[in-house]
Amino acid sequence: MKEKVIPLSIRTRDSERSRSVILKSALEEFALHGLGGARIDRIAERSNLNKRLIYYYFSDKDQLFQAVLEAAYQKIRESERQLNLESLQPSTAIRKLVEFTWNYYLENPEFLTLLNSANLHKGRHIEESSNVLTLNSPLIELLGEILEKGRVSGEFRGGIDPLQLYVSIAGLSYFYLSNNSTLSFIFGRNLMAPKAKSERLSHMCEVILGYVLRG
Amino acid sequence: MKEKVIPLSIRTRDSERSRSVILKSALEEFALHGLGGARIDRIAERSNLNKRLIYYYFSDKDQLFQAVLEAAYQKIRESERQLNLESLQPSTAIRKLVEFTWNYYLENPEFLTLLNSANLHKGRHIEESSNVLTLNSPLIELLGEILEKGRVSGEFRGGIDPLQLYVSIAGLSYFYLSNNSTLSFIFGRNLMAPKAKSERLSHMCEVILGYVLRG
Amino acid sequence: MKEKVIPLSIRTRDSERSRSVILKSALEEFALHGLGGARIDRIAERSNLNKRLIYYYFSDKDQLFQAVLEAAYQKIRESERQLNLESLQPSTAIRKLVEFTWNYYLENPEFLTLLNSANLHKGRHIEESSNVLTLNSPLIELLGEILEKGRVSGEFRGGIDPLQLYVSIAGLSYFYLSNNSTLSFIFGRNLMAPKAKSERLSHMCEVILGYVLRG
Amino acid sequence: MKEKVIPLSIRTRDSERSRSVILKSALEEFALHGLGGARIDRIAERSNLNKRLIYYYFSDKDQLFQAVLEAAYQKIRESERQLNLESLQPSTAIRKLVEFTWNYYLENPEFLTLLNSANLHKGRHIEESSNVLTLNSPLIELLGEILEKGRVSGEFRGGIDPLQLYVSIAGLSYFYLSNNSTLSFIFGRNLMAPKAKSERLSHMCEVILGYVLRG
DNA sequence: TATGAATGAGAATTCATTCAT
DNA sequence: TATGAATGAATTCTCATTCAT
Repeated sequence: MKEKVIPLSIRTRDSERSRSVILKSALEEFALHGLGGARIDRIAERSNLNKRLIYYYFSDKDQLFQAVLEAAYQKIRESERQLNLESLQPSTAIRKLVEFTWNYYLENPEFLTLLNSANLHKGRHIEESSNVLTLNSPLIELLGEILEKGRVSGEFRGGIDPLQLYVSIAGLSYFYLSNNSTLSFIFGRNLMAPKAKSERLSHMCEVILGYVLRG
Repeated sequence: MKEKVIPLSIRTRDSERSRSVILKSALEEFALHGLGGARIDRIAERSNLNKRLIYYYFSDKDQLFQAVLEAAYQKIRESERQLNLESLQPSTAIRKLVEFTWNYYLENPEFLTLLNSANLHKGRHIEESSNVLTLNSPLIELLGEILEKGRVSGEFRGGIDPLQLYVSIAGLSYFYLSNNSTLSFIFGRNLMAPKAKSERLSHMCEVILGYVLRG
Repeated sequence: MKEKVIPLSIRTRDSERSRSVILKSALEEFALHGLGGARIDRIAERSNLNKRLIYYYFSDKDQLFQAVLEAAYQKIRESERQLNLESLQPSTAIRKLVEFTWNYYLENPEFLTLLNSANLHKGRHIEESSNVLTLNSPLIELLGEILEKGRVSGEFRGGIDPLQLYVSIAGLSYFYLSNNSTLSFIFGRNLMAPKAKSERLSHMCEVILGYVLRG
Repeated sequence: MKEKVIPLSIRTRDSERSRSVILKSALEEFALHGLGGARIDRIAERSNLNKRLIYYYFSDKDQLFQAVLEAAYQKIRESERQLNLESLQPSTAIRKLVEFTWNYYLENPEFLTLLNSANLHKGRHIEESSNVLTLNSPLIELLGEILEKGRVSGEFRGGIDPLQLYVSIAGLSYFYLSNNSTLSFIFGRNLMAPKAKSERLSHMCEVILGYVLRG
């Protein structure tokens, strides 16, 4: 009797594929419903894979969420890396960072929801993550260098904490986008209309550059 | 013979008390676990009241959440009203608004979680709220007047959209506080340490005032 | 201090009114949903009276159902009494009884549902009824006399059990009307269309009269 | 080394078995208590299966009821098919149909309760059934042929609507059996006593045959 | 690696009924 | 007589998770 031998390379690839399909489906589900509202059943449906397989690969819901979170961080870090801010003029670099942040959140809204969920759970999932490296943003260091370069050239004011600046840049986009539903309703303006979005970006650039640039 | 006279006010208050006790317990529960993670059972326990009563007063979980949300908005609007920004000098008023926002979020962290939950559900609960009045922030209008006053006096630059400014002020505090768990972990700094907090407040004031003040 | 004195006659009348309003609302509810599906809450709403009052007057759901059932029987017995079959010619009397049964069921569909509910519960509610008198149909006796009169006159065949005939007359209408929903669907005909109804009535008269009349 | 080979047929049968055990238990429960009074918990107990499994296979109570209803129709249709009325003499065929109906209702009293429940809910469950084929009785057509054959041979009268006749045959048995509890009580006769039952059957045959046979 | 079947614990919601006045 | 508030026990349904193969 012939045995059907499946070469390791293929089997592995299939298994990796399943894993990543699950991860992708889970990302969608968590983004849509939060950790508490996400359903393993729906993740299975989304992925067209058996529910049991999710447990096979990720042990339980929390660990699945953790994996999703890690992947999301990995992705944004990768994107940040490709910015090549170090090669730009200080003010151009800052502006580019503001724009990048805005666009990244805009194009990856799941990231915002994921962050929210993670923080609702007091960061438990991140703390338990082994992949600390991918989490730790190298951007702070880089930002410090840019600020220093700008200060030396006389373009920027001094005494700016890169972490504070980073948090501010993120916060300006984050709040607007993450809470866009309620804000749009309360203010009676569609904050996601193209014009509204471009106004927001201009405003943020003005605020951040107005701050870093020497009066 | 002594008659046991129970004034109507007390009987009435009982029902109002139950309602408000439930509302308070629900606020805690929703803040702690989000809408999806909140448990009606726990809300009943928290309030020392019968689970059935929650349904008696609020029909279902979503409507309870909505009521909690409305109450939270009512509360922050009330606090805003008491700021009396209109009586202050423009730059003082702006600074005070930044400080107020920061402190309010700091002292009422439930508000942040609630906002997150509401937006996770695409603002559905707010949209269904009948109490739109308490939701609509009168602050935008007031902020517009302050900006205009500052512009006229030559203190402030012109062309600032009060809504954008408001969102930025909120965003600077919001992101820092709402995501403090993961940020603290990633950056390896306790962002809630007293010193960190006061640094953040200074930074935010610099950013906002640096922006509004005429170079 | 003046005491507001309400004369007994008025108060009593109110109480009777409440009782009968509840009974009517309960009839509707039981007819619509059966005993198991009926809701005390809905009966209270229907009657615009307090739920507590239902218990005040009727002790519990089962006894309320029993009261409703008794009232329904009382009503049909009263209608039967007004038929005055005894004064008619035998064959006319039989035809009139068939027509009456059909029309009564048609106009009082609750009666059918009530009967169903009562029998689903093995007649428990009737057996516990004290009002047996109003339940016991005097019609059987009367029917016996009519059949005898017809037999003597040579119009009717002999040996007809009035109970069997009564049950048959009722059954011919009952099955058609009580199960009209499913029958209409299965047979693809609207059994409640005017033409269908009049055809049914003709058919039933033919069947019953064809049976009682001497070939 | 012995290999434990479990044929697919058994594994498959397990699931089918569970499904059919649930269906059977549900039939009993619905027959005993109606749709509103039936309890999923009791169905689970009856079937010695997990309550969760009921939802796994049937989604919810209504769909379970629908499945039970379909099965009941399937069963009676199957029994009807085995009657082979077409091979009999017209009058014999009619008598056999009356007897069959009576006996089927007698031996499958759940069918009556089920019909009642279905109609209490306005036939909603049947209408949503996809299995229309099993619902539609082929008997009407057959009955039409029998009536025609009888008419041609001069045995039967003409102008009989097979649907009306079918409904009448069913109604004569149905009313007696479905409402036997209250009828027995009201008339003070045990309608389920052997003698009473045989008298009923004779009566029904007389009524129906008296009607179809040419005077 | 993959999957359909099965389950216990729990969660939202409902219901008849009683309390207190 | 009338009523709003309160409740315990169910009841339907859900969810993460495991079994068996």
